[in-house]
Amino acid sequence: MKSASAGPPTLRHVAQASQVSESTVSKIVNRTKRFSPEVERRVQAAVAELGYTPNPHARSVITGRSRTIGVVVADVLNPHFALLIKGVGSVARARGYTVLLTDSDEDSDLEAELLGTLIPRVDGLIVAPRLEAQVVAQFARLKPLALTARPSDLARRQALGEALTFGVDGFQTGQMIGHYLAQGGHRHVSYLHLAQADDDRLRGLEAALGGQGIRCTVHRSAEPSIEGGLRAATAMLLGEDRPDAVVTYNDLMALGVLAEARKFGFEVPRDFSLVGVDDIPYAALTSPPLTTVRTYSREIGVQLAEALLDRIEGVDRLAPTPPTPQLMVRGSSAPRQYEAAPVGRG
Amino acid sequence: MKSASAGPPTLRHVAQASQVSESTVSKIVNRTKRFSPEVERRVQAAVAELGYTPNPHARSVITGRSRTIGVVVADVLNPHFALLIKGVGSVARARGYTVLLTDSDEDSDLEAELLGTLIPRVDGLIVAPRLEAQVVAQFARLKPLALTARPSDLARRQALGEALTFGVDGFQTGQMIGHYLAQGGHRHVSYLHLAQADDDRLRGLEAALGGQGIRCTVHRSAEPSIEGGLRAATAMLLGEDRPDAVVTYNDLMALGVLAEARKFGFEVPRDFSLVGVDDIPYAALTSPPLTTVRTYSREIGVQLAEALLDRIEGVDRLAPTPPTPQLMVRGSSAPRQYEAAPVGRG
DNA sequence: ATGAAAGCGCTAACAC
DNA sequence: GTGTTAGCGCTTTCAT
Repeated sequence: MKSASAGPPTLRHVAQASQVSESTVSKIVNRTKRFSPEVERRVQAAVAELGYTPNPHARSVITGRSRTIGVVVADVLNPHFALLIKGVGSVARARGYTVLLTDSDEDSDLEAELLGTLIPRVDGLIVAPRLEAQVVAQFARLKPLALTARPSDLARRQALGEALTFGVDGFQTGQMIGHYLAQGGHRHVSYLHLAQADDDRLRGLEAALGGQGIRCTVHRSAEPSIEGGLRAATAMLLGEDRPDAVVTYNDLMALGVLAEARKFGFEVPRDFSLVGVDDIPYAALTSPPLTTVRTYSREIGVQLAEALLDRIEGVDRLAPTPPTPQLMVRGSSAPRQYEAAPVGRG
Repeated sequence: MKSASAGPPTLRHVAQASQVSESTVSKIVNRTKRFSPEVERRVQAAVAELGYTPNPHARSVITGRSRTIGVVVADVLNPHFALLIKGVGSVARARGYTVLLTDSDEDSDLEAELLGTLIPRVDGLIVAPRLEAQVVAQFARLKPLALTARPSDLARRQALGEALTFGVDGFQTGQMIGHYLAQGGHRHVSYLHLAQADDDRLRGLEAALGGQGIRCTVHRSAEPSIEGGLRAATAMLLGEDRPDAVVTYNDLMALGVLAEARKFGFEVPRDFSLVGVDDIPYAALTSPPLTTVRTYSREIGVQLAEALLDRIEGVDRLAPTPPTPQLMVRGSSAPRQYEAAPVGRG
């Protein structure tokens, strides 16, 4: 029975109860040194009796480490990020870390604010950045950072400095979709591009389409969400020159486009093929089910966390190879049957 | 320019740079006392110059508070929880708190473990518990807890002790669905029940159906997810005595049932009506769109956070009234046309 | 208006 | 093996 006292029990209480010094208790609790069975028993008993839990803040003040990592995603509601979070969480837990998770609501100012409050509390951060590379690089000098996405062009400019960047190759993703659509005989592709966050996919797509003389129209949206897709659909589908394929930055946007297209009376894939990115769980459940590129969201989270924790702990392991994106062909896309469809091959 | 030094700048560095004592800096940084304009200016300048940020851990050791709240949800991938998190996050940010978020993966043992690691780090917790009430009550004695769902029976037993419990009324939710189906002439309802977490909805449903002599079969699942729905669908739909309505614990399960039903060749709502709970964003996008009960997930998060922070800060505000659940009738449900459908008017 | 001193709960040298 | 000592970075009386 713990006698009346303010707050929770401290090391001192345990030390008094078990008749040893505070440092002995500390060493036993932390398994940092061994003692005689008798003493260990007494201390363990006192710990159990009092319900002692170490104060992690006090610990952090001394060690300078918090065994906590921060995660900043743009939108927890996006299953891509939710899965990434789950991946991070499982690794963190297995390695004895706690996760401080925040949602920037797709707002870069808020993202910066969140990074600022998180940094003094964590040992490292996993970020799905919407912020400009230079700003992110600034933060990367304060604490180890692991970033999703592989911004090849930015990395080339070394703008990201120390940060680990890691994710499925965006260029390759775009390219896969481009090749697939080209081989399906499509002639006019519209891409729904996420403003300021997504150049690689677009470049990959254009690279694959360009060689085949296929037209690629780019539409922009700032919202990589269902609503973003809904809102962009009008402009993409109701113009005079309707595309025979629509590709979106992610699956959520594709779902929005699909819903809105149905409202306008379009039928997919009869009127146009629709391709998303991520393969979120809902993608397989729509009708028609969505053709998409699987980006292995959970796995990316796992690899980011492993890499970050290795870095934090000074482990010098080889960086893992990111998964290869995989095209999941489903019912929302179909080959075009024009008079003489030129079938491209690579 | 900060000269070479280990770690980030501390109060001491600021004090030295501005030629005042540490306590003066502390008071200025915390706005806890005013000083001469001259001193304030010098200190602010030094803070900016050195890029000083207070060490939140050191602060917490002294004050015993961390301006951090913990959130434990069963599954971030469930949009219901993702929205709740967003609600919590917006309030927390507005009131100057950071959120420590964790995902228990629908596992009560893990939930207990997470609560244990979170409690010493936070000022209070928001939990969507799968854990038994007694265990939760145990944790509630250590730190303020705010719980989703309103477990009327448990509250009656006072098992939850100090915890604030808060959410859309489950009994009422079940009742609304029951009345709606009864009025639609349904005669045999199957309910997909979430084992151990959901008695109120079932009781409300049964209460509404019982009076009308409508049969209610209960199926159990431990997974309130798309997969849970997929897996349960077989048992619910392929028995000899097929229901004319299926109600699920939540929308994710309903999506699973819908997908699996389609695979078996059933057509909804022709073969049976389907009703979910939550009104997640995807519910309106399926075909047919899902009839469901809106539970105002985000709003619940907001109210939970407000209530918890009020409690933490000793503010004695009146507890807000939880939103009333609202039935969203969509295409997945339709009246039955039997010879002489008895139309209940409960 | 400013500062000196004590100490929050804990760890880490270094003694013995 | 065990204890002593000295802090970590900060807040908080209490003097001046």
